[in-house]
Amino acid sequence: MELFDILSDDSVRAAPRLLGCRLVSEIEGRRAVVEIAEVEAYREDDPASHSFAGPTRRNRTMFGRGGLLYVYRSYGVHWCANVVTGPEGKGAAVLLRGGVPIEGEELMRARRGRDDHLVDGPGKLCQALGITGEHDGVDLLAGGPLRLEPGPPPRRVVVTPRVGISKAKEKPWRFVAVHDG
DNA sequence: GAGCCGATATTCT
DNA sequence: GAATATCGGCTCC
Repeated sequence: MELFDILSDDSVRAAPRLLGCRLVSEIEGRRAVVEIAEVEAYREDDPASHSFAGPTRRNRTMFGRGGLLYVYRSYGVHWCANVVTGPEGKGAAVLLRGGVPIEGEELMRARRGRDDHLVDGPGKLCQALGITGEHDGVDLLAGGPLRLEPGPPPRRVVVTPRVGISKAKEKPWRFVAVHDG
């Protein structure tokens, strides 16, 4: 199935299919690639979602069409990146929580200012790839400096409740790739 | 490794 | 004012 079709679907169905895909960053002309390994789905009918109360200046990208990148500031400190899903007008997206460095690991180390824990968290992933608020709304399928590309699907996926939220805690909408038996 | 805590922009009350 | 889709540094095991 094409990425376009996956991203046109509901975020809960799209989220696990993004595991294994590559997020390619050529921001500032320097290349870094991460294989997506941990995601969470958010939907418009979901009290934990930024889109739950309708569009605002911050979340308006979530209401765009599937394939856009929604970037927001978390706790006033970090950037977090989501892949928007579904049709235009539906406030749904998949939060990119973590991955595995594939290319440009040295660049990620430099951006992170440390040698470990390069992309094992949503804020860390953005910092390692150079993603900031200025990339909110970019099209990941348009061949620009931020792209989503197909990758090998994980052998196994673990499903758990989402982390760091206080509403709708019970929804099993976190998906983690496992590279083990 | 687990647990506490400060930083701090945006939204909502 | 309060809460928040987090992180890193610190303490104490």
